[in-house]
Amino acid sequence: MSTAVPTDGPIPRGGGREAIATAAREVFQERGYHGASIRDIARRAGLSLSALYYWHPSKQDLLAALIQENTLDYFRRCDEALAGVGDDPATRLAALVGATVLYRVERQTESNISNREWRNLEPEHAERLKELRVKASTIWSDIVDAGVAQGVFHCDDPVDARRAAQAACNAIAEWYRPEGAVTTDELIDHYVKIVLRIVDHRIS
Amino acid sequence: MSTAVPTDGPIPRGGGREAIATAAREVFQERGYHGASIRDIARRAGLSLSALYYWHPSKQDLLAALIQENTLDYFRRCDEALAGVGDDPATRLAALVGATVLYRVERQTESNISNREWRNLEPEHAERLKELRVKASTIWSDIVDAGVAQGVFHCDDPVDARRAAQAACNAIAEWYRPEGAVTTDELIDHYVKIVLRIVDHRIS
Amino acid sequence: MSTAVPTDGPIPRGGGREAIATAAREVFQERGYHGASIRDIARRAGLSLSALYYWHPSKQDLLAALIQENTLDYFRRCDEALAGVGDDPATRLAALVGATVLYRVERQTESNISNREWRNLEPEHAERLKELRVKASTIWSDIVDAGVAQGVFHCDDPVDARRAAQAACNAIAEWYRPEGAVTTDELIDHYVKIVLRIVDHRIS
Amino acid sequence: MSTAVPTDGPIPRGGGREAIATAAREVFQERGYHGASIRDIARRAGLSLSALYYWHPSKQDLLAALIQENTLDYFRRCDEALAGVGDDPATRLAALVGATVLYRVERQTESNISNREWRNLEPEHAERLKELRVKASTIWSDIVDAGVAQGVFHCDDPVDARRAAQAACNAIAEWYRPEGAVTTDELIDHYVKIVLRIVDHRIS
DNA sequence: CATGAATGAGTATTCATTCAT
DNA sequence: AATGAATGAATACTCATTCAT
Repeated sequence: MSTAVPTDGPIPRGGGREAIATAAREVFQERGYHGASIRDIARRAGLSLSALYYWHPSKQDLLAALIQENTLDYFRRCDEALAGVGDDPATRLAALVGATVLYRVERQTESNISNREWRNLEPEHAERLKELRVKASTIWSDIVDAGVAQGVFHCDDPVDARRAAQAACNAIAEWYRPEGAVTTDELIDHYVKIVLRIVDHRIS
Repeated sequence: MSTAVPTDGPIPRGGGREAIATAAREVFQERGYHGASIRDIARRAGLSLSALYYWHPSKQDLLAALIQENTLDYFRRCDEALAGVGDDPATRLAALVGATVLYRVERQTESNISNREWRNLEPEHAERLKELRVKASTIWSDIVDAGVAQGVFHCDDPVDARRAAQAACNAIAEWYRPEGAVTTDELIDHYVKIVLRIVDHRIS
Repeated sequence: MSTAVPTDGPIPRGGGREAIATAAREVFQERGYHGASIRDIARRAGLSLSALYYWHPSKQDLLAALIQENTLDYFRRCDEALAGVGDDPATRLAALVGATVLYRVERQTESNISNREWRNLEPEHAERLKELRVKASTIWSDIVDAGVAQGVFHCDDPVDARRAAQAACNAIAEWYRPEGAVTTDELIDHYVKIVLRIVDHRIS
Repeated sequence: MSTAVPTDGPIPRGGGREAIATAAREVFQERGYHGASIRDIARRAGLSLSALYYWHPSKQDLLAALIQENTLDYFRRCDEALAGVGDDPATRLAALVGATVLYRVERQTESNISNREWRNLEPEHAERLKELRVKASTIWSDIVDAGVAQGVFHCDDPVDARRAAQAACNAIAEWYRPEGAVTTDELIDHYVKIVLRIVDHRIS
């Protein structure tokens, strides 16, 4: 049933581990963690159920691996975007919004899983990945706080402003459809403006 | 196992129907639609499984009923808030934000179910309740569009602004904890300001 | 698939609970606890898998229930046998051997389960049923110790004697075949003599 | 994951074959044949699953090999014990009991596997090893029968006596704990006396 | 000798749902 | 208005085993 060459077998998307990850991402997004069946995932990956268990000890573990991977990938993109933009909080915030919107659009599935399925992590995994959640907030609040401290962001409620900004950007992954009219650049432009207004960015 | 009088069961929360609704809301919020078992719901309502089926023909129907009920309740609150505030878009938007924030805080469970579980409605129910989703957007966009038309909201992207505003307000139900420091009034105040900045409200 | 009358449905051996117990006893004896599949048990009981779970929360629980039931039944028989035989240790020991041999022969399946499957009880059940194990020894050692104290049993190792006697009687359930030549009465007679020799019963 | 040299694995117990045998014995004793997983055995042997299959074609085969090995080892000990003790049935029986008790104590795991897992041999292996079972009885019955024939064993039921004696000795492997108070010599002494009483050994 | 990757049949258990009463 | 007993299909997961290398 399987051909001899491992790199080119009946598995559609590459080696077992990656095929599973891809399939799992799709199924988790479509039906949610509890609605997704491990059989569906295996079937979509073109693998047997047991092959899936060869790579991941449990459905829960698979979810955790996915969330971790996604989040680290998002951080990488943020770090890159923030790397060469200097110290100005507004510029930095704009870069962060740009990276985030881009991630929500280009990695829509991954975004939705990360945004929605955190709550389905069982305590041990939740504990282990807690720092990632914290960092996902800190990336934003560090910049917002700096802007407030430097007197360029005038919002009197930096915490809620940060929450609002993140929520607005995260929501993109829920409604965005690639066939829509707006280009990604326009979208980024819109959201940069919106977020800068949320933090009440004024130069004077 | 339980006596005949429904108010006399393990967790007496009123007659069967209401006890089920309350229990279902709790369980759906805690574990999500697919993670919730109809047995858990019946148990928490202090009723037998069969009693639950007397009131609701299926789990899916129960979810639909809950979502419908929640949404209509939210609309009622919005209508009341908007009833006597006149025509000024900024005032109306402030009233809408106030009603929404209040609902997210006072009806946190209901908010989360409505926000999260729409996607788990099967086509027939989704179709039937579609107009509610539309109206939930229209309430906001009507006001935003009016403000833009009247030249008091200066955002050049009213659709994204509306989405951002709604997303920010909806997210409150996810993070809000009653034992926190902020009062509800402060919260409303913050979010009214944030949303008015999102739509770029300026009088001049 | 099922007829309307519950007392006379497709279930072969009476109500669900009893049908399951009977089937479980058979399957556990034939293949052992781990070798027995809950599907086999349900099939043999003429019930669906789910019906089995209606009556017993788990396979482990089913085993525990069986062992408990068997052991209590055995105790009942011992108590009856010892009720009217007076105080003489030899007479009492003979009565106990008689009851035990009879139980091993008439309740062969139950005997084998009790003898073999104790070790497969998980800690919580093992703990709960521990006192039964203790009593199963005490029934014997009380009599043996009395005989030794009264100077009618001359063995200098009452503990090992008791163990040997019990082991000999328990083993009957392993090899006994009803179609064999010996009658039950002869068997009892043999084992009474053997056990009395094990404890070294001498009147002088 | 393990290096090429088998003596260098996680639990080095000699070459592959012996490591497997040792691990299998432990796991079979702890959980029984059906409760034992071939993966547990491989893991405990510090070998890969495939390595295990290199040495034994199947789990069933592994069990059969173990039982055969154990039984032949027991026979070897019996033969040695009986080699130089002359023709007196009582002396010979005492030697046999001595060898058996010693084996049950020194080879407790092996004893328990042999005693408990015979029933899990599939027909082909059971058939092949049948003669071993027969010999295990014959060793005893030859001596008992000789004693009866020579008028030194007075039991009128030599078959049941033999069964009782064997059962008593076999049971030692179930309850014996090395940290207990009795020495092996005392234990042998006790059981020799018990068995001689079982066969009703009297010189006069 | 030994491995990593894979499989298909099987495991115990839970699911939403039904139905006679 | 409610129940106890049952079902069939699905659940996540494990099993002994295989095979190309």
